[in-house]
Amino acid sequence: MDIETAARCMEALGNSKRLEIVLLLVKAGPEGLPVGDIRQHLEIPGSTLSHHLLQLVGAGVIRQDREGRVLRCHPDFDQLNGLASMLFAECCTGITAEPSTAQAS
Amino acid sequence: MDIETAARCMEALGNSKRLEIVLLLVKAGPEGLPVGDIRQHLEIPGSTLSHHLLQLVGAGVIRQDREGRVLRCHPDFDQLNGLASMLFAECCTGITAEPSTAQAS
DNA sequence: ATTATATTTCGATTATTCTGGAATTATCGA
DNA sequence: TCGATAATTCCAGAATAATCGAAATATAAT
Repeated sequence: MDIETAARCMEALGNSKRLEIVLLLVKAGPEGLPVGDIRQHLEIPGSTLSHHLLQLVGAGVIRQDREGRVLRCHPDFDQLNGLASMLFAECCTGITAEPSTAQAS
Repeated sequence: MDIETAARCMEALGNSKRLEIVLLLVKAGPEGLPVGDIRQHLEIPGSTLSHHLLQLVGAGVIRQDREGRVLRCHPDFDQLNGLASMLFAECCTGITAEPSTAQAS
């Protein structure tokens, strides 16, 4: 994952409403939840929710499948995993002169 | 870590310049790097860099120690770890339907 | 004390995001 | 077809963020 993409994902997660949405979906598992259920949990206007969902989809953090009238939202676990592991991918690999006791992951 | 804090961290990482800074510091390890070195790597004006660093410090993603004229920046590994693991902390624990007294509209 | 270096703060400008009401589209059931 | 439900798009104002030159601060070296 390149930096631009990762930053876009982080930006998508960088709003407490949107983070709540994603955590809710992660909690729900691969089946995800319909937009309406998310709305009930968060208690925000539909237009605001749509706006946030659009950003999450655009960043690739969640996906959506239509099921009739209902739009079901799932987390994209691969993307989230990629994001999390990117933070430490090149951890402590260099640019330092001193012997470093590294710790991470 | 509460949602507000986590969102603030994500927001801090949600800008490609700032993400670059953090990845650079993670790469450098616990010793971190002076502001001047970061500046050389990123090639952005000092005032812009300061602005970004302030946000990273404010979010708790990095820390700074003054060493004479030089201000050394380190990643906060605990915070980053906490952030990464939060994403999956309650993964797939369920929430298919909340016992809603009101019937789903 | 003077000068150079490292970094920040100030201030102003431009750009982007957040928010939610109203109107709209799409789907379903009778 | 009609009416209800699910969700989006459109719009616009308010709020916030990004950018960077210039001036300021703090420390060090001479």
